[in-house]
Amino acid sequence: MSSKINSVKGTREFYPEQMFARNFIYAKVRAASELFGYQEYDGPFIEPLELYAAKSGEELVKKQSFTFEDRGGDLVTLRPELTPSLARMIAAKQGELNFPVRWWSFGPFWRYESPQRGRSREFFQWNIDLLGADSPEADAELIAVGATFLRSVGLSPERAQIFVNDRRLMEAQFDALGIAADKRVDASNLIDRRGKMTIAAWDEYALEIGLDRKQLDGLKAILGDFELWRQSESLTRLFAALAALGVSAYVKFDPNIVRGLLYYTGTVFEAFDVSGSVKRAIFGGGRYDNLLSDVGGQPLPATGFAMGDVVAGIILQEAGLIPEFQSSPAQVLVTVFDANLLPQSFALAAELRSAGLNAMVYPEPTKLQKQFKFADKMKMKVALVLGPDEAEQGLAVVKNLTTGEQAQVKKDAVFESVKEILQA
RNA sequence: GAGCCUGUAGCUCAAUGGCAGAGCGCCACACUGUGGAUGUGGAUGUUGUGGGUUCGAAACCCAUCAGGCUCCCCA
Repeated sequence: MSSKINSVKGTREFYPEQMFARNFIYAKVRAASELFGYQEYDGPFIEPLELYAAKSGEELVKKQSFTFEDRGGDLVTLRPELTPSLARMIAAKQGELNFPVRWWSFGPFWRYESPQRGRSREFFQWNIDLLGADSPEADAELIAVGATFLRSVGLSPERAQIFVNDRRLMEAQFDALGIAADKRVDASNLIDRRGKMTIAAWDEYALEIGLDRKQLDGLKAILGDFELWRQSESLTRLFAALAALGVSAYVKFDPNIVRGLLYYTGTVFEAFDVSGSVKRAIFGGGRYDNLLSDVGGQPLPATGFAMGDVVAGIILQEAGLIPEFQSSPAQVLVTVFDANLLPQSFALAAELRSAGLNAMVYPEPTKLQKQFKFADKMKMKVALVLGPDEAEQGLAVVKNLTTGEQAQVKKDAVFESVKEILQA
């Protein structure tokens, strides 16, 4: 008896049905990206730890990444995100790239977190970025790509919304309230947690981090002011561009969106499922104009977002938006009558394949009943039977499994006959 | 990293200290050249794992693993 070895905690196994769902998301991601002219790229799956330590809190990197020592004694980590790799790749070819650069990627990432609904330790993420443009219209384009994805998978604006804010606008508001520079990070955290705390607890927390009563009241007024964007020229242009791009229905200004990341410098946005059971962001991103120079490149404005496949997958599943899984790539089963006729069935299958048809042949002689049952469970459309009678006359039985009709046809007409059924 | 909940047949779940069950699925037969529907029969099993308490544990206790919810975090 061998002992059972579990998969690593937080990893996922993609059985064909889950693989189909993953590839469905991948295909939609590709379509939305390419519709706007973005090119696919990828970086290494393992990176030196320093790549992340440079711009993230070291504590965080050590705690939430899969880091290990390689045989040469260097600390390497399974990539927890793509942006630092992107920044390095861009910086390395900054002189020869044709800006603005529009790149997208869909690949695996790892974070050492406690797994729960919508969050695993191994996940796939769509990253899409536009580098070399600092206009609000560039931000609008990224938001439009996100909205296009939502629309393409069938998530309506009633179901999914993208909430937008601008850090510069919030900074201006903090200035007006006289919130000191060293309290800005705490204030951002405060805003981020607003939905998670009771009103009283939130007030208390606000006073705790050093806001006075007047600043708290002022902050509340700002967070309740959904017309605040009109004070921002950049957001005004952004919303005008979104209207021109035809995605206004998906986008709303929300002063409560700040995002945890330190590196955002302007526009920030997050998409949520507003009617389902998952409260996590579908995707999120924003403008990060300082990142390139932070990693040693020439200053370069950039904007982008990322979407994990776990939350998106749950939402699509819940909304019934993942197409029906086709259990077999082949819609045709060539049955095997008996051991003597097996070579003829194999040969028939081979002929159909060389004609370009996906065809499966039963791998051993067994009762036809069993073979038909197999074809039925695999949801196949056509079964072929080559028995002694047919073999003698150079025929094959073509059976339409949907209607139950069947006919004997000449072997060289099988392909056409099958095709007819599949196209019906 | 912290707290709470859950783990029983392939799946969904019963059984609350006293013979481990149901539905669905599976297999066989009715049907020796044909799937779905129906009927009849059959097998579902280390009750996550390891220990303990008890005459007796799926149930109670401890540990551990996995999943979920919440906090933390979300580069």
